[in-house]
Amino acid sequence: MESKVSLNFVEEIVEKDLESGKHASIHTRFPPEPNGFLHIGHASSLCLNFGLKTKYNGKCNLRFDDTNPSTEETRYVEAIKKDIQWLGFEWDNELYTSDYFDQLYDWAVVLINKGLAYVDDSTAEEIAEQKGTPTKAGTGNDFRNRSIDENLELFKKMKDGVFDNGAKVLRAKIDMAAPNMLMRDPLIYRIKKEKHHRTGDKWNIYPMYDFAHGQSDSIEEITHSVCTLEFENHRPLYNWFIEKLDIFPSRQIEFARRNLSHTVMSKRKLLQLVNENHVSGWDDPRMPTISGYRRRGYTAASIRNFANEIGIARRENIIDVSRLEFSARQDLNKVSTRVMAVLDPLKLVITNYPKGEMEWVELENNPEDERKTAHRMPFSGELYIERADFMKDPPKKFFRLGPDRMSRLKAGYIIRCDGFEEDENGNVTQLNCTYFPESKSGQDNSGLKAKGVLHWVSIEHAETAEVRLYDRLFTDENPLGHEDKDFKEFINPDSLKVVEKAYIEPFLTNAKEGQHFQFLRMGYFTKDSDSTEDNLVFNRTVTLRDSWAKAKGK
RNA sequence: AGUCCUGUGGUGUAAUGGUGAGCAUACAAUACUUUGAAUAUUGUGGUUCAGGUUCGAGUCCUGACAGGACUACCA
Repeated sequence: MESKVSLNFVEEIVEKDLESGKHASIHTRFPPEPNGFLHIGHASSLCLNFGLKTKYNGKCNLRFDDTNPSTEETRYVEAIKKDIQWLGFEWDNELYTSDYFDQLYDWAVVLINKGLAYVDDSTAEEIAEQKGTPTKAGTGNDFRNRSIDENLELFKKMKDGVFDNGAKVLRAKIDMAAPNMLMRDPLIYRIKKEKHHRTGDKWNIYPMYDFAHGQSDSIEEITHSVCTLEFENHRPLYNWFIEKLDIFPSRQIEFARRNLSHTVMSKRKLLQLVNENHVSGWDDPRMPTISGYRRRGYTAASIRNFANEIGIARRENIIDVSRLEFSARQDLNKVSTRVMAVLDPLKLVITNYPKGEMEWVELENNPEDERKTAHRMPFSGELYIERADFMKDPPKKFFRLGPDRMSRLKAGYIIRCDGFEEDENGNVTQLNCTYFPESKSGQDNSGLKAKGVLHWVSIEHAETAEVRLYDRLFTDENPLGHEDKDFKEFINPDSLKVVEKAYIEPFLTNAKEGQHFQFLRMGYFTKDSDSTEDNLVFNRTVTLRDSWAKAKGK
């Protein structure tokens, strides 16, 4: 027997429905509107819907909710499909709400025939006015009492393009005094003479979300229709249509959308960042989009793990972005090839190393990997090390180089710093060191000990690359949480730092896009798509944990 | 103000009236370490409040308080 693991509240509902025999099997769906790219919040929905499919041996459709031709584009459809596949999910059917436009039209006619829908000639303003407020009941108008025949005729004319945009709408006839404002005769069809990305010019009218989503669920016999909390108030309407139309009773279940700290998640806001060039595009490595994270170097597994770890519930939340970074490190640690690169170089000369000589040393590819493979890197008497790895006057707790201090060059030798040179401004320009030949990595019988271990590259053999270092896009944990301030005021001016000329070991010139590297002691990196033949570009996915930096900051 | 929803360590999430409120992360410390990484061990820290029901309440009831959704021809 498997041990009882706790279920999330959706799984509980599913298990109950399966046990009671309400459903023999389950069917979920992932229903994005193709008006933008998928973001990390969608990953939770994806993991939930496809996770249910897998766990309970059911099915999950991909359905594009394309009922608003003004905002939807085929390029978004393609981007969304690519992201879902990259994350590792397989849908059973690729469907479109627009496939159901004929059926939806017929159902609207059914409602009219039942006296449950009417054509309203009022303007948008009049309708809003008559709708009342949350605390004040709405009032009806005379159009509410149109005859069935007249409604039928007018609705057909709406479809046939007789009327202009905004001239008329079709509304469900429910209750203008309902406490739930969505039940105050909601609009179900509007005239929109626009070209649709799939149906072209066929339609002059398009169904509203409420008259399309639930019905699409029914058509596909979706058993559990999971959506976010903002649709909670729509559920009575969702159920009203099912009842009046007497169609397959899909059940809507809401959960709280996952919010990440230091970013924004709504597609509208993300589109704004793209359009106003605050970022380079939907796949800018600073964006919380799936494509942004992919380009930045996150693995699909790390995103899935993150989504599964944070779980789902019905309460509001802001998940600290460090949680996502943890997931990234956890997976990257297992799959990244270790290499050396110096981002802020300081020249180091080994005075007792044979002039003009070099040798190859071995650097293990990944200490976590049982196979224990390695690659070779060139070592010589003139190296670059990281500027931060030397201090003229180091504190006791500093493990790295300083006058008369020893450190190990990773995969190489232990060295001692004998002295340094500086310019007239006191900037250190060169370190002069001696090395201990018998201390070579793997065959060390020097008896020497060095606490610090430094990464390095051989100056003569190093190649160069551009390195992009990313920080959070917003300085505020919750950029949307300030009533008096626009979220863009919190954009982090230092979210991208470019190192034009970093020195990399030659092995890295063979890097391929999609490969993951750990630049030893510097973090995880991946090759960016901006790379060209003679200009390699690397993105830093995430830094390593750095307890020294933390201790130093105190 | 009306209807609906939600309050569990800093954060996220479990506990389905019954053990000392669990897990993860974050934070702190120690060990180990040829990455100040990883790993291992340990520690700090929580049920919004007030009543009520019950042998027993994080869980059920009532009220308060706090937060959120709803007044788009968007989804």
